[in-house]
Amino acid sequence: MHRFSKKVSMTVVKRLPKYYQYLSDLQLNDIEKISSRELASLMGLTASQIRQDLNSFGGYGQQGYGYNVGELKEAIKEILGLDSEYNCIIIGGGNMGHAIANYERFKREGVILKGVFDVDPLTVGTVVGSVVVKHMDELDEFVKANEIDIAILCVPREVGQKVATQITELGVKGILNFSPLDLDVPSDVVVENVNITDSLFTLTYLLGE
Amino acid sequence: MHRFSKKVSMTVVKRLPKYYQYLSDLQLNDIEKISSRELASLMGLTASQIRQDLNSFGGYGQQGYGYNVGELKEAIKEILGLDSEYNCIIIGGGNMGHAIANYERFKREGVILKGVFDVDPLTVGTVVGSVVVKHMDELDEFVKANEIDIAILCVPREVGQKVATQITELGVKGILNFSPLDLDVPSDVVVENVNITDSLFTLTYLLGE
DNA sequence: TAGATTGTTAATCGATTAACAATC
DNA sequence: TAGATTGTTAATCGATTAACAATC
Repeated sequence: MHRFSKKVSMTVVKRLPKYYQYLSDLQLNDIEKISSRELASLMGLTASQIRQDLNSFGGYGQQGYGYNVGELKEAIKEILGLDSEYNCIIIGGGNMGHAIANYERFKREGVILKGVFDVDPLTVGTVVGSVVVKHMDELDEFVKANEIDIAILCVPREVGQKVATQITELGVKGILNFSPLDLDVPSDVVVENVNITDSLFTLTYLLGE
Repeated sequence: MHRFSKKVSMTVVKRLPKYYQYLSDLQLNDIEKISSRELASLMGLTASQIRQDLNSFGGYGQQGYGYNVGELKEAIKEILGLDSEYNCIIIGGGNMGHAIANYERFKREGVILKGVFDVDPLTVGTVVGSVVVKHMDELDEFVKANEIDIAILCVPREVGQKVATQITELGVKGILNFSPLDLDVPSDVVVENVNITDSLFTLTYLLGE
């Protein structure tokens, strides 16, 4: 749980994963320190923006020196909540669910795949990622028994809302939504949308500019 | 090619696919007209925002009446460039590439899958979506012969930049990028990123708020 | 110490909201 | 016509940029 002096805007929050990525890469390349100017040029931001962003969370830099890459990376990791572990399930064991289940990065950052669910009898029983796909009939019992924090929704648009309602009623508080629709959920549930159709249409727009 | 009086900001552009989605749904439900107030409540925006957004492109509404759903939908479809067809290829025939290849919506909106490419001998020759997967060795010749507008990148992070460079040199002007890295491309090439890792980390952040 | 770079305040820019005359 | 709702201008809010004193 965070407790920051200033209220952090969604604009800043959306940049945090990028900071984490760039700092992790710098660390892998044995870069020990970086200035806001250098990081800005790398990330395509301005130095001011970076100093403003980081100062919403506290003073991680040192005047005349810059930022220590390792320390700043760890700080942002914690801000992102990646010092905790999360139990997650994937709903929909088709190609999209399958793709996500194989993302090694998720597990490495503490997002643990506990189960995959599908309605298709041909998919149920197959292995996806590290788990055997279960039937949706077993979902309620499984979520109650396993303290699931995050559900990754990879189901068709037609059933997206129904499934979202089902899992929020079971107490799941976070949804990563790949189904191309906006979900209606209680206010204590957070949804992050990955809308591939929207992204494609933004691209076709930009192609015509 | 657009020619609008006002310069349209990226903020507005990112909302256009949402307008298109909601208006398409309304049309399917035989709703003929809608006011900015009603649409705002549906989409979670304000009526002012909607009127400002739509007026960057021209006056589609009618005082005292509202907007004609079908007409507005068609107008936005055209603004998004979805009145044209686009030839596209998918690079990377793994689960992610496979998932995208099966998106019916893409074809329905005029984005035609012409080929899928992979380096894995076990994947080459299999059928993905509507096409047989080709080896990456055939990419150069294929792109030159088929006027490819859009490449959908579903390759591992490690080879993302290399492939992006290769396809932009072949003249591809649009990239839908699922590889979790920021691509460096010439300024006449447009890239739309779908960064699933970033979305997951935004979610874990929000879970801790 | 001198040089560098942060943290932070002030200025600018852009996006959202409010208000209302125009008009269907 | 009277009521409704747009298109558009003005006011407000928030985010980015600029500037510089603090300080390592």
